[in-house]
Amino acid sequence: MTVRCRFAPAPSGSLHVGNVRSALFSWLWARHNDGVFILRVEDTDASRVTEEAFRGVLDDLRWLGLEWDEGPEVGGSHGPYRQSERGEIYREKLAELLAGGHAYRCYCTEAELEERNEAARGRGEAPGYDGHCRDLTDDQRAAYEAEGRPPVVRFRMADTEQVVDDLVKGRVRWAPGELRDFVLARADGSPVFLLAVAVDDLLMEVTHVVRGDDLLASAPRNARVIEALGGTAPVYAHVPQVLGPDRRPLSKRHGSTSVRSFREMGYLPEALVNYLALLGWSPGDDREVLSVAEMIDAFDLARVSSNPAAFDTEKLTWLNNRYIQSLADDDLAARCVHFLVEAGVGVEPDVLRHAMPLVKERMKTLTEAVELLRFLFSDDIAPNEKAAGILAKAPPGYLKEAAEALDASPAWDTETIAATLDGLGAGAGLNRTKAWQPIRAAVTGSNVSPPLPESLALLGKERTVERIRAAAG
RNA sequence: GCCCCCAUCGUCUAGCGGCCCAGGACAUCGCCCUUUCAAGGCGGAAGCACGGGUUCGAAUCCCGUUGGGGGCACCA
Repeated sequence: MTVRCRFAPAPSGSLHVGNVRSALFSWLWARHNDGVFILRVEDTDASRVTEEAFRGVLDDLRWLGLEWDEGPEVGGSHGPYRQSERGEIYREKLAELLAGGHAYRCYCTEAELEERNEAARGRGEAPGYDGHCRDLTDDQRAAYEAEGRPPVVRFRMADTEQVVDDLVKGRVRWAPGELRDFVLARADGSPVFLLAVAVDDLLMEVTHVVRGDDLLASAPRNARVIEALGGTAPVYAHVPQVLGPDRRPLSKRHGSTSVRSFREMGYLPEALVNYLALLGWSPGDDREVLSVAEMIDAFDLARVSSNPAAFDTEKLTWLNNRYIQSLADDDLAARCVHFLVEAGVGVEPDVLRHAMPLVKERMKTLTEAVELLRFLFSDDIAPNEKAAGILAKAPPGYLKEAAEALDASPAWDTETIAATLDGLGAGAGLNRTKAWQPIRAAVTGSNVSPPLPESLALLGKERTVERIRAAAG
Protein backbone atom coordinates (compact mmCIF):
# COMPACT_ATOMS: atom_id res chain seq x y z
CA MET A 1 0.00 0.00 0.00
CA THR A 2 1.24 3.46 -0.85
CA VAL A 3 2.18 5.55 2.13
CA ARG A 4 0.34 8.85 2.09
CA CYS A 5 1.39 11.56 4.53
CA ARG A 6 0.02 15.02 4.89
CA PHE A 7 0.87 18.34 6.38
CA ALA A 8 -2.13 20.47 7.25
CA PRO A 9 -1.17 23.95 8.40
CA ALA A 10 -3.43 26.88 9.04
CA PRO A 11 -2.30 29.70 6.77
CA SER A 12 -0.42 31.89 9.17
CA GLY A 13 1.82 33.93 6.92
CA SER A 14 4.98 32.10 7.84
CA LEU A 15 5.33 28.73 9.49
CA HIS A 16 7.11 28.56 12.79
CA VAL A 17 9.88 26.07 13.19
CA GLY A 18 7.84 23.70 15.34
CA ASN A 19 5.28 23.25 12.61
CA VAL A 20 8.01 22.89 10.08
CA ARG A 21 9.53 20.05 12.01
CA SER A 22 6.22 18.19 11.88
CA ALA A 23 6.05 18.89 8.16
CA LEU A 24 9.62 17.70 7.72
CA PHE A 25 9.06 14.44 9.56
CA SER A 26 5.90 13.83 7.59
CA TRP A 27 7.70 14.59 4.34
CA LEU A 28 10.72 12.44 5.23
CA TRP A 29 8.44 9.54 6.05
CA ALA A 30 6.62 9.87 2.74
CA ARG A 31 9.87 10.04 0.82
CA HIS A 32 11.46 7.23 2.80
CA ASN A 33 8.57 5.00 1.78
CA ASP A 34 8.39 6.25 -1.80
CA GLY A 35 4.99 7.56 -0.81
CA VAL A 36 2.95 10.67 -1.42
CA PHE A 37 3.19 13.94 0.48
CA ILE A 38 0.00 15.95 0.60
CA LEU A 39 -0.38 19.60 1.51
CA ARG A 40 -3.78 20.54 2.81
CA VAL A 41 -4.58 24.02 4.03
CA GLU A 42 -6.82 24.37 7.05
CA ASP A 43 -8.42 27.67 6.27
CA THR A 44 -11.91 27.03 7.58
CA ASP A 45 -11.72 30.16 9.65
CA ALA A 46 -12.02 32.13 6.45
CA SER A 47 -12.36 35.48 8.19
CA ARG A 48 -8.80 35.42 9.43
CA VAL A 49 -7.21 34.02 6.32
CA THR A 50 -5.67 36.28 3.76
CA GLU A 51 -4.30 35.25 0.41
CA GLU A 52 -0.96 36.57 1.55
CA ALA A 53 -0.90 34.31 4.60
CA PHE A 54 -1.76 31.38 2.38
CA ARG A 55 1.03 32.17 -0.06
CA GLY A 56 3.50 32.61 2.78
CA VAL A 57 3.06 29.02 3.85
CA LEU A 58 3.60 27.70 0.34
CA ASP A 59 6.68 29.87 -0.05
CA ASP A 60 8.17 28.60 3.17
CA LEU A 61 7.72 24.97 2.20
CA ARG A 62 9.16 25.49 -1.25
CA TRP A 63 12.11 27.41 0.12
CA LEU A 64 12.83 24.53 2.46
CA GLY A 65 12.55 22.06 -0.40
CA LEU A 66 9.54 20.25 1.05
CA GLU A 67 7.74 19.78 -2.25
CA TRP A 68 4.27 18.29 -2.12
CA ASP A 69 2.83 15.80 -4.57
CA GLU A 70 -0.78 16.78 -4.03
CA GLY A 71 -2.12 20.07 -2.83
CA PRO A 72 -2.61 23.70 -3.75
CA GLU A 73 -1.08 24.74 -7.07
CA VAL A 74 -0.05 21.21 -7.99
CA GLY A 75 -3.47 19.58 -7.88
CA GLY A 76 -4.11 15.90 -7.37
CA SER A 77 -6.94 13.42 -7.51
CA HIS A 78 -8.17 13.95 -3.96
CA GLY A 79 -8.84 17.68 -4.05
CA PRO A 80 -9.74 20.34 -3.40
CA TYR A 81 -6.94 20.84 -0.90
CA ARG A 82 -8.16 23.92 0.87
CA GLN A 83 -10.74 23.26 3.53
CA SER A 84 -12.51 26.45 2.64
CA GLU A 85 -13.40 24.80 -0.66
CA ARG A 86 -14.66 21.57 0.87
CA GLY A 87 -17.79 22.79 2.63
CA GLU A 88 -20.10 20.69 0.50
CA ILE A 89 -18.14 17.54 1.29
CA TYR A 90 -18.33 18.18 5.04
CA ARG A 91 -22.07 18.79 4.86
CA GLU A 92 -22.53 15.51 3.06
CA LYS A 93 -20.49 13.52 5.55
CA LEU A 94 -22.19 15.23 8.45
CA ALA A 95 -25.57 14.14 7.09
CA GLU A 96 -24.21 10.63 6.74
CA LEU A 97 -23.12 10.55 10.38
CA LEU A 98 -26.48 11.89 11.49
CA ALA A 99 -28.36 9.36 9.41
CA GLY A 100 -26.26 6.52 10.74
CA GLY A 101 -26.89 7.52 14.34
CA HIS A 102 -23.21 8.31 14.93
CA ALA A 103 -24.04 11.93 15.54
CA TYR A 104 -26.94 13.77 17.05
CA ARG A 105 -28.29 17.27 17.47
CA CYS A 106 -27.55 18.99 20.76
CA TYR A 107 -29.74 21.86 21.83
CA CYS A 108 -27.88 22.95 24.92
CA THR A 109 -26.99 26.62 24.98
CA GLU A 110 -23.52 27.77 25.89
CA ALA A 111 -24.85 29.21 29.12
CA GLU A 112 -26.42 25.89 30.11
CA LEU A 113 -23.25 24.03 29.26
CA GLU A 114 -21.18 26.42 31.31
CA GLU A 115 -23.55 26.17 34.24
CA ARG A 116 -23.43 22.38 34.31
CA ASN A 117 -19.67 22.44 33.93
CA GLU A 118 -19.39 24.64 36.97
CA ALA A 119 -21.65 22.35 38.90
CA ALA A 120 -19.56 19.35 37.91
CA ARG A 121 -16.42 21.12 39.01
CA GLY A 122 -18.13 21.97 42.25
CA ARG A 123 -18.81 18.28 42.85
CA GLY A 124 -15.18 17.52 42.08
CA GLU A 125 -16.09 15.86 38.83
CA ALA A 126 -14.43 16.32 35.48
CA PRO A 127 -15.96 19.07 33.36
CA GLY A 128 -16.96 18.43 29.79
CA TYR A 129 -20.12 17.67 27.88
CA ASP A 130 -22.43 15.55 30.00
CA GLY A 131 -24.41 13.87 27.24
CA HIS A 132 -27.55 15.83 27.97
CA CYS A 133 -28.97 15.61 24.44
CA ARG A 134 -27.51 12.23 23.59
CA ASP A 135 -30.74 10.31 23.76
CA LEU A 136 -33.52 12.82 23.42
CA THR A 137 -36.98 11.46 22.68
CA ASP A 138 -38.76 12.71 19.60
CA ASP A 139 -41.02 14.79 21.84
CA GLN A 140 -38.11 16.44 23.61
CA ARG A 141 -36.46 17.19 20.33
CA ALA A 142 -39.64 18.66 18.94
CA ALA A 143 -40.01 20.83 22.01
CA TYR A 144 -36.50 22.26 21.63
CA GLU A 145 -37.10 22.85 17.94
CA ALA A 146 -40.31 24.65 18.77
CA GLU A 147 -38.34 26.87 21.11
CA GLY A 148 -36.26 27.83 18.15
CA ARG A 149 -32.98 26.63 19.65
CA PRO A 150 -30.32 26.26 17.00
CA PRO A 151 -28.64 22.85 17.47
CA VAL A 152 -25.02 21.91 17.08
CA VAL A 153 -24.16 18.43 15.90
CA ARG A 154 -22.22 16.21 18.25
CA PHE A 155 -20.42 12.96 17.64
CA ARG A 156 -21.55 10.01 19.74
CA MET A 157 -18.27 8.86 21.25
CA ALA A 158 -18.14 5.16 22.05
CA ASP A 159 -18.49 4.51 25.76
CA THR A 160 -15.55 2.13 25.84
CA GLU A 161 -11.86 2.38 26.53
CA GLN A 162 -10.10 4.30 23.77
CA VAL A 163 -6.71 3.14 22.57
CA VAL A 164 -4.29 4.74 20.16
CA ASP A 165 -1.16 2.93 19.06
CA ASP A 166 0.99 5.91 18.34
CA LEU A 167 4.23 5.47 16.44
CA VAL A 168 6.16 7.75 18.76
CA LYS A 169 4.16 7.69 21.98
CA GLY A 170 3.39 4.01 22.02
CA ARG A 171 0.03 2.71 23.25
CA VAL A 172 -2.04 5.44 24.87
CA ARG A 173 -5.37 4.73 26.60
CA TRP A 174 -8.34 6.73 27.80
CA ALA A 175 -10.78 5.26 30.27
CA PRO A 176 -14.42 4.79 29.16
CA GLY A 177 -16.29 8.10 29.28
CA GLU A 178 -13.09 10.09 29.44
CA LEU A 179 -13.50 11.39 25.92
CA ARG A 180 -16.83 13.20 25.70
CA ASP A 181 -19.16 13.74 22.79
CA PHE A 182 -17.69 16.58 20.81
CA VAL A 183 -19.07 19.10 18.39
CA LEU A 184 -18.78 18.33 14.67
CA ALA A 185 -20.73 21.29 13.34
CA ARG A 186 -21.63 24.64 14.80
CA ALA A 187 -25.16 25.94 15.15
CA ASP A 188 -24.73 27.74 11.85
CA GLY A 189 -23.90 24.43 10.22
CA SER A 190 -20.23 25.13 9.65
CA PRO A 191 -17.86 22.22 10.28
CA VAL A 192 -15.29 22.35 13.05
CA PHE A 193 -11.76 21.03 12.93
CA LEU A 194 -12.65 17.60 14.33
CA LEU A 195 -15.06 16.90 11.46
CA ALA A 196 -12.94 18.41 8.72
CA VAL A 197 -9.74 16.59 9.66
CA ALA A 198 -11.42 13.21 9.88
CA VAL A 199 -13.26 13.64 6.61
CA ASP A 200 -10.17 14.92 4.83
CA ASP A 201 -7.86 12.23 6.13
CA LEU A 202 -10.40 9.62 5.13
CA LEU A 203 -11.10 10.97 1.66
CA MET A 204 -7.49 11.80 0.92
CA GLU A 205 -6.61 8.25 1.91
CA VAL A 206 -4.01 9.38 4.40
CA THR A 207 -2.13 6.46 5.90
CA HIS A 208 0.09 8.30 8.39
CA VAL A 209 -0.64 11.42 10.38
CA VAL A 210 2.43 13.16 11.77
CA ARG A 211 1.63 16.19 13.92
CA GLY A 212 2.32 17.90 17.23
CA ASP A 213 1.46 16.03 20.39
CA ASP A 214 -0.91 18.76 21.50
CA LEU A 215 -3.29 16.88 19.19
CA LEU A 216 -2.76 13.50 20.82
CA ALA A 217 -6.18 13.51 22.48
CA SER A 218 -7.91 14.21 19.23
CA ALA A 219 -6.45 11.09 17.62
CA PRO A 220 -9.07 8.71 19.07
CA ARG A 221 -11.81 11.18 18.14
CA ASN A 222 -10.48 11.45 14.59
CA ALA A 223 -10.22 7.69 14.36
CA ARG A 224 -13.77 7.04 15.60
CA VAL A 225 -15.26 9.54 13.15
CA ILE A 226 -13.37 7.97 10.27
CA GLU A 227 -14.57 4.53 11.29
CA ALA A 228 -18.14 5.76 11.66
CA LEU A 229 -17.84 6.89 8.08
CA GLY A 230 -16.81 3.40 7.07
CA GLY A 231 -13.10 4.02 6.76
CA THR A 232 -9.95 2.84 8.45
CA ALA A 233 -8.09 5.28 10.66
CA PRO A 234 -4.57 6.23 9.69
CA VAL A 235 -1.55 5.46 11.83
CA TYR A 236 -0.72 8.37 14.12
CA ALA A 237 2.66 9.74 15.09
CA HIS A 238 2.53 12.58 17.58
CA VAL A 239 5.79 14.42 17.86
CA PRO A 240 6.55 16.49 20.96
CA GLN A 241 6.39 20.24 20.96
CA VAL A 242 9.48 22.24 20.14
CA LEU A 243 10.52 24.30 23.16
CA GLY A 244 12.16 27.67 23.40
CA PRO A 245 15.43 28.25 25.28
CA ASP A 246 13.35 28.76 28.43
CA ARG A 247 11.86 25.29 27.93
CA ARG A 248 8.39 26.63 27.28
CA PRO A 249 6.58 25.73 24.05
CA LEU A 250 7.88 27.80 21.20
CA SER A 251 5.72 30.82 20.46
CA LYS A 252 5.87 34.38 19.21
CA ARG A 253 7.04 35.31 22.65
CA HIS A 254 10.40 33.78 21.76
CA GLY A 255 11.02 36.30 19.03
CA SER A 256 12.16 35.03 15.69
CA THR A 257 10.73 31.57 15.27
CA SER A 258 9.25 31.75 11.81
CA VAL A 259 10.84 30.28 8.74
CA ARG A 260 10.77 33.69 7.17
CA SER A 261 12.76 35.25 9.97
CA PHE A 262 15.49 32.64 9.71
CA ARG A 263 15.57 33.18 5.98
CA GLU A 264 15.95 36.90 6.49
CA MET A 265 18.69 36.39 9.04
CA GLY A 266 20.73 34.60 6.41
CA TYR A 267 20.22 30.97 7.28
CA LEU A 268 20.34 28.40 4.50
CA PRO A 269 17.34 26.11 4.02
CA GLU A 270 19.74 23.15 4.01
CA ALA A 271 20.97 24.08 7.48
CA LEU A 272 17.50 24.66 8.89
CA VAL A 273 16.23 21.37 7.52
CA ASN A 274 19.25 19.47 8.81
CA TYR A 275 18.98 21.10 12.21
CA LEU A 276 15.25 20.46 12.53
CA ALA A 277 15.71 16.84 11.52
CA LEU A 278 18.12 16.43 14.41
CA LEU A 279 15.66 17.95 16.85
CA GLY A 280 14.02 14.86 18.21
CA TRP A 281 15.46 12.41 15.75
CA SER A 282 18.85 10.93 15.09
CA PRO A 283 19.97 8.42 12.49
CA GLY A 284 21.18 6.14 15.26
CA ASP A 285 24.85 6.66 14.61
CA ASP A 286 27.06 9.69 15.17
CA ARG A 287 26.26 11.50 11.96
CA GLU A 288 25.12 15.09 12.44
CA VAL A 289 25.59 16.71 9.07
CA LEU A 290 23.30 14.83 6.73
CA SER A 291 22.22 15.46 3.17
CA VAL A 292 18.53 15.28 2.40
CA ALA A 293 19.11 11.98 0.63
CA GLU A 294 20.83 10.57 3.70
CA MET A 295 18.00 11.78 5.91
CA ILE A 296 15.39 10.18 3.70
CA ASP A 297 17.32 6.96 3.71
CA ALA A 298 17.79 6.81 7.48
CA PHE A 299 14.53 8.34 8.65
CA ASP A 300 12.19 6.27 10.77
CA LEU A 301 9.21 7.58 12.71
CA ALA A 302 9.80 4.90 15.30
CA ARG A 303 13.14 6.55 16.10
CA VAL A 304 11.60 9.93 16.81
CA SER A 305 12.11 10.86 20.44
CA SER A 306 9.03 11.22 22.58
CA ASN A 307 10.42 13.93 24.81
CA PRO A 308 10.25 17.60 23.92
CA ALA A 309 13.35 19.31 22.56
CA ALA A 310 14.54 22.87 23.00
CA PHE A 311 15.47 24.90 19.95
CA ASP A 312 19.14 25.86 20.07
CA THR A 313 20.03 28.67 17.71
CA GLU A 314 23.74 28.23 18.38
CA LYS A 315 23.83 24.76 16.96
CA LEU A 316 21.73 25.86 13.99
CA THR A 317 24.27 28.62 13.42
CA TRP A 318 27.14 26.18 13.57
CA LEU A 319 25.41 23.98 11.00
CA ASN A 320 24.73 27.03 8.87
CA ASN A 321 28.42 27.81 8.73
CA ARG A 322 29.17 24.21 7.82
CA TYR A 323 26.77 24.43 4.90
CA ILE A 324 28.12 27.81 3.83
CA GLN A 325 31.60 26.30 3.75
CA SER A 326 30.41 23.43 1.63
CA LEU A 327 28.74 25.53 -1.06
CA ALA A 328 30.39 26.15 -4.42
CA ASP A 329 31.58 29.74 -4.87
CA ASP A 330 29.02 30.51 -7.57
CA ASP A 331 26.20 29.23 -5.46
CA LEU A 332 27.29 31.03 -2.31
CA ALA A 333 27.83 34.29 -4.17
CA ALA A 334 24.38 34.09 -5.70
CA ARG A 335 22.85 33.62 -2.28
CA CYS A 336 24.77 36.56 -0.83
CA VAL A 337 23.66 39.03 -3.47
CA HIS A 338 20.23 39.54 -1.97
CA PHE A 339 21.66 40.50 1.42
CA LEU A 340 24.28 42.84 -0.01
CA VAL A 341 21.78 44.61 -2.21
CA GLU A 342 19.36 44.83 0.70
CA ALA A 343 22.07 46.60 2.67
CA GLY A 344 22.64 49.04 -0.13
CA VAL A 345 25.87 47.49 -1.34
CA GLY A 346 26.05 47.29 -5.11
CA VAL A 347 27.94 44.18 -6.14
CA GLU A 348 30.14 43.25 -9.03
CA PRO A 349 29.36 39.56 -9.65
CA ASP A 350 32.84 38.57 -10.68
CA VAL A 351 34.55 40.18 -7.72
CA LEU A 352 31.94 38.74 -5.42
CA ARG A 353 32.52 35.24 -6.67
CA HIS A 354 36.27 35.53 -6.20
CA ALA A 355 35.74 36.84 -2.70
CA MET A 356 33.86 33.73 -1.59
CA PRO A 357 36.90 31.60 -0.71
CA LEU A 358 38.01 34.42 1.56
CA VAL A 359 34.83 34.61 3.58
CA LYS A 360 33.10 31.26 3.55
CA GLU A 361 34.68 29.99 6.73
CA ARG A 362 34.04 33.23 8.56
CA MET A 363 30.39 33.70 7.68
CA LYS A 364 27.95 32.20 10.12
CA THR A 365 25.00 33.68 8.29
CA LEU A 366 24.68 35.18 4.83
CA THR A 367 23.98 38.61 6.30
CA GLU A 368 27.56 38.70 7.52
CA ALA A 369 28.72 39.00 3.93
CA VAL A 370 27.72 42.64 4.16
CA GLU A 371 30.23 43.67 6.81
CA LEU A 372 32.91 41.33 5.52
CA LEU A 373 32.77 42.51 1.91
CA ARG A 374 31.43 46.04 1.91
CA PHE A 375 34.96 47.47 1.43
CA LEU A 376 35.24 45.75 -1.94
CA PHE A 377 32.22 47.49 -3.39
CA SER A 378 32.08 50.81 -1.62
CA ASP A 379 34.77 53.44 -1.27
CA ASP A 380 32.99 54.85 1.72
CA ILE A 381 35.18 53.15 4.30
CA ALA A 382 35.30 55.54 7.22
CA PRO A 383 37.32 53.67 9.88
CA ASN A 384 35.47 52.24 12.83
CA GLU A 385 36.69 52.96 16.34
CA LYS A 386 39.26 50.18 16.51
CA ALA A 387 40.53 50.89 13.02
CA ALA A 388 40.97 54.56 13.91
CA GLY A 389 42.99 53.51 16.95
CA ILE A 390 45.26 51.29 14.87
CA LEU A 391 45.79 54.06 12.35
CA ALA A 392 46.66 56.54 15.08
CA LYS A 393 49.26 54.17 16.50
CA ALA A 394 51.00 53.49 13.20
CA PRO A 395 54.60 54.75 13.09
CA PRO A 396 54.88 58.21 11.50
CA GLY A 397 55.28 57.99 7.76
CA TYR A 398 54.60 54.27 7.71
CA LEU A 399 51.36 54.50 5.72
CA LYS A 400 52.86 56.87 3.16
CA GLU A 401 55.75 54.50 2.76
CA ALA A 402 53.39 51.59 2.38
CA ALA A 403 51.40 53.38 -0.28
CA GLU A 404 54.57 54.06 -2.26
CA ALA A 405 55.86 50.53 -1.93
CA LEU A 406 52.59 49.02 -3.06
CA ASP A 407 52.26 51.54 -5.84
CA ALA A 408 55.69 50.53 -7.06
CA SER A 409 54.81 46.88 -6.94
CA PRO A 410 55.62 45.27 -10.29
CA ALA A 411 52.72 42.83 -10.09
CA TRP A 412 49.39 42.68 -8.25
CA ASP A 413 48.92 39.15 -7.10
CA THR A 414 48.61 37.76 -3.60
CA GLU A 415 52.22 36.58 -3.36
CA THR A 416 53.73 39.84 -4.55
CA ILE A 417 51.52 41.88 -2.25
CA ALA A 418 52.40 39.70 0.73
CA ALA A 419 56.09 39.99 -0.09
CA THR A 420 55.85 43.75 -0.44
CA LEU A 421 54.01 44.02 2.86
CA ASP A 422 56.62 41.85 4.58
CA GLY A 423 59.44 43.88 3.15
CA LEU A 424 57.75 46.96 4.49
CA GLY A 425 57.37 45.46 7.94
CA ALA A 426 60.95 44.31 8.04
CA GLY A 427 62.12 47.77 7.08
CA ALA A 428 60.09 49.33 9.87
CA GLY A 429 61.03 46.65 12.38
CA LEU A 430 57.46 45.47 12.78
CA ASN A 431 56.08 41.96 13.02
CA ARG A 432 53.29 40.95 10.68
CA THR A 433 50.48 41.92 13.02
CA LYS A 434 51.88 45.37 13.62
CA ALA A 435 52.84 45.85 10.01
CA TRP A 436 49.62 44.61 8.45
CA GLN A 437 46.93 45.91 10.77
CA PRO A 438 47.37 49.58 9.78
CA ILE A 439 47.05 48.59 6.13
CA ARG A 440 43.94 46.58 6.92
CA ALA A 441 42.47 49.51 8.81
CA ALA A 442 43.25 51.94 6.04
CA VAL A 443 41.87 49.79 3.27
CA THR A 444 38.85 48.15 4.88
CA GLY A 445 38.03 50.65 7.58
CA SER A 446 37.96 47.83 10.07
CA ASN A 447 40.26 45.93 12.39
CA VAL A 448 38.70 42.72 11.10
CA SER A 449 38.62 41.62 7.49
CA PRO A 450 39.26 38.70 5.18
CA PRO A 451 42.95 37.81 4.66
CA LEU A 452 44.79 40.97 3.68
CA PRO A 453 46.88 40.17 0.59
CA GLU A 454 43.93 38.40 -1.02
CA SER A 455 41.67 41.31 -0.17
CA LEU A 456 44.04 43.85 -1.68
CA ALA A 457 44.47 41.74 -4.78
CA LEU A 458 40.73 41.75 -5.28
CA LEU A 459 40.36 45.42 -4.55
CA GLY A 460 42.94 46.38 -7.12
CA LYS A 461 46.13 48.34 -6.89
CA GLU A 462 44.72 51.73 -7.61
CA ARG A 463 42.00 51.70 -4.99
CA THR A 464 44.31 50.15 -2.43
CA VAL A 465 46.99 52.76 -2.84
CA GLU A 466 44.45 55.53 -2.91
CA ARG A 467 42.92 54.43 0.38
CA ILE A 468 46.25 54.10 2.13
CA ARG A 469 47.28 57.55 0.92
CA ALA A 470 44.00 58.96 2.16
CA ALA A 471 44.57 57.38 5.56
CA ALA A 472 48.14 58.70 5.65
CA GLY A 473 46.62 62.13 5.45
C1' G B 1 -9.91 19.37 39.77
C1' C B 2 -9.61 15.09 36.29
C1' C B 3 -6.99 12.69 32.20
C1' C B 4 -2.72 12.15 29.08
C1' C B 5 2.47 12.87 27.71
C1' C B 6 7.64 13.58 29.18
C1' A B 7 12.39 13.10 32.40
C1' U B 8 20.74 10.89 30.21
C1' C B 9 26.13 16.62 30.37
C1' G B 10 23.85 24.00 29.98
C1' U B 11 21.42 22.27 24.90
C1' C B 12 20.36 18.26 21.00
C1' U B 13 21.12 13.25 21.51
C1' A B 14 23.36 7.56 21.51
C1' G B 15 21.89 3.91 24.86
C1' C B 16 16.22 -0.42 24.08
C1' G B 17 19.47 -5.70 31.27
C1' G B 18 25.76 -7.10 31.34
C1' C B 19 29.82 -4.05 25.53
C1' C B 20 28.46 2.18 30.05
C1' C B 21 32.65 4.11 36.75
C1' A B 22 27.62 6.33 30.06
C1' G B 23 29.46 7.60 23.57
C1' G B 24 28.84 11.86 19.89
C1' A B 25 27.55 17.05 18.61
C1' C B 26 26.73 22.42 19.89
C1' A B 27 28.14 25.75 23.60
C1' U B 28 32.16 26.41 27.24
C1' C B 29 37.53 26.20 29.01
C1' G B 30 42.89 25.29 27.71
C1' C B 31 46.72 24.44 24.06
C1' C B 32 48.36 24.41 18.84
C1' C B 33 48.12 26.85 14.03
C1' U B 34 47.99 32.11 12.74
C1' U B 35 48.52 38.92 9.23
C1' U B 36 43.09 40.47 12.05
C1' C B 37 38.70 37.64 12.55
C1' A B 38 37.26 33.07 11.60
C1' A B 39 37.93 28.13 10.20
C1' G B 40 40.79 23.83 11.60
C1' G B 41 43.58 20.33 15.00
C1' C B 42 44.37 18.40 19.99
C1' G B 43 42.88 18.13 25.05
C1' G B 44 39.65 19.28 29.57
C1' A B 45 35.35 20.15 32.57
C1' A B 46 30.25 18.73 32.46
C1' G B 47 24.86 14.13 32.82
C1' C B 48 21.53 8.87 33.94
C1' A B 49 15.68 14.09 38.70
C1' C B 50 14.54 11.47 43.55
C1' G B 51 12.81 7.08 46.39
C1' G B 52 11.42 2.18 46.41
C1' G B 53 11.29 -2.46 44.11
C1' U B 54 12.43 -6.75 40.17
C1' U B 55 17.20 -9.16 38.89
C1' C B 56 23.30 -12.51 39.87
C1' G B 57 23.39 -7.61 37.37
C1' A B 58 19.65 -1.51 35.84
C1' A B 59 20.62 4.69 32.53
C1' U B 60 17.84 0.64 30.53
C1' C B 61 11.97 -3.13 33.47
C1' C B 62 7.86 -1.98 37.41
C1' C B 63 5.66 1.35 41.22
C1' G B 64 5.62 5.94 43.65
C1' U B 65 7.39 11.14 44.38
C1' U B 66 8.91 15.58 42.33
C1' G B 67 9.31 18.70 38.25
C1' G B 68 7.86 20.24 33.22
C1' G B 69 4.24 20.16 29.20
C1' G B 70 -0.50 19.14 26.88
C1' G B 71 -5.82 18.22 26.94
C1' C B 72 -10.79 18.62 29.22
C1' A B 73 -14.27 24.75 23.52
C1' C B 74 -20.03 26.05 18.80
C1' C B 75 -10.29 27.05 18.50
C1' A B 76 -7.36 24.61 15.48
